[in-house]
Amino acid sequence: MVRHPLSKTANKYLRKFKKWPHSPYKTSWHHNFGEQQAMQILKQATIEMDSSQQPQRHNLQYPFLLSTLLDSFKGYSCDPTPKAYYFVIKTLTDSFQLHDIPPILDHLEQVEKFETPEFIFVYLIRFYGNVDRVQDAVHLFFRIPRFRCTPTVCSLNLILSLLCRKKECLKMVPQILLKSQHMNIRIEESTFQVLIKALCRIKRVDYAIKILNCMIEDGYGLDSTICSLIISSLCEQKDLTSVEALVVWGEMRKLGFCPSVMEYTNMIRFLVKEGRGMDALDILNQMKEGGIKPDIVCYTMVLSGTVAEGKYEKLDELFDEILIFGLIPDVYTYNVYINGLCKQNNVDEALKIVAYMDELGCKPNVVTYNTLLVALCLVGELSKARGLMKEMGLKGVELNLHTYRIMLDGLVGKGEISEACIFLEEMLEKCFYPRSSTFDNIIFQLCQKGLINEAMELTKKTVAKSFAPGASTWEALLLNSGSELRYSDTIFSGLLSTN
DNA sequence: GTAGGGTTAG
Repeated sequence: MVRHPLSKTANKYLRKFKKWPHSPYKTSWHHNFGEQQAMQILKQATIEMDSSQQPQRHNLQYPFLLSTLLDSFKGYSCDPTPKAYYFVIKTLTDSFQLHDIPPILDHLEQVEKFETPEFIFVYLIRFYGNVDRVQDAVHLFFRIPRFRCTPTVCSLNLILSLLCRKKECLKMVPQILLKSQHMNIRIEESTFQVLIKALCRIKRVDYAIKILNCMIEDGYGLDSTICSLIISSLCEQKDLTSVEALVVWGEMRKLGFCPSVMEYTNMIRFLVKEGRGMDALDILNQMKEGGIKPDIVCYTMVLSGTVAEGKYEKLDELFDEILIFGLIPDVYTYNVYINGLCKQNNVDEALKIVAYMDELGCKPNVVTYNTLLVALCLVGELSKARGLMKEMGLKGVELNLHTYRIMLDGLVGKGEISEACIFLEEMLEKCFYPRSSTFDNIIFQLCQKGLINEAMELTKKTVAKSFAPGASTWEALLLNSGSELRYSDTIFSGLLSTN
């Protein structure tokens, strides 16, 4: 930047070489006054333009606002200021007169001599990005030096975040990074942050991790916000496996990353979902070692992970630990523990826990009962299951679709076909449909017993409820219908009319 | 000081 050699207060936009010396009356005060007046005229012109007066083209070569700008400053013998250009550009973007922007930029580049402040480009690039004109944004970014402006990491970060917003623009990122080197822009930690954030947002955690590795290789410190972002994105996606996630986690930890409750929780949830209960347990232990007391939610997730992996000794150990640490198990925790007991065929113990829950003021819910019903039906304890269903009703626990399906499967599984049929009708009344395989099974069993008419009737009833039985039902009916094929004809037409 | 995250079922 060229400064007036004699005065620090000299206006930085003055041309260095003037043809004429300043008039003794033209002081800096006059100058500022002139600039202010010129701006006033420009602003006034904009207001008039807004109030639907057709812009008059003073000079056909230039857009109205540009010629107004030039004329008004000329009228006060001042050079146009960057502020004036910014004002014009902002006015044009606000009113979406995008076609007038290029000539203004051309003029700014070719005629003006001042060092254009970067914020003008930052503004325009952001605007182009917001109106989906990424290509214009990129061109302007590359063009910045031609405006006698040295772009900084601000412009770079901005253009990168715009490009990362869209998948199809991602491929331009390396080119921009390369070019920014030639433009002498020094990449900063913030640049990596921009890239990583953008990549996480578009769910490309794999790329985000690569960038993180580049950062580390370049000697940048590990930023906890970035790590946290990567971990949470990692846990939300499906492309990277839990093993890969654990590698990233391990590397971050090696580099000194101290996860917070949120990261631990995210990791535990992700690992449990991926069926890696023991790894989740490992994270829980890391949490404790890191001085963070896991809460009941973390424990509950890990408990369910141990049940899923069948590590029942760990289940008991952890449940004890919860109590030792003074945490209070809630219905979620008990449900997981009860499920664990049921999986070990220890339904009696599970039933005891349910009674115990009541004593502790923790009400069993529909999940608790469904878990128990599954276990009872599995071992054929249908009467106990029926009793439990009654208990649900008495305790005001509402039966849901799963409750009915579990019971129906229990009845069918035990060959209690006539009770199953009655139960199914009850279900249909409430618009609870059985699993298609269960229905097929019922029809198959009815047909096997020679109860073809009953099978037909049941099918008709279900079809009437807009429930479409599976192929096996039709097959069973057709194979067994013999001379009564006409019945199935009516069923078919019933099905067709309901669809 | 906060919330939210967690359970069953094929």
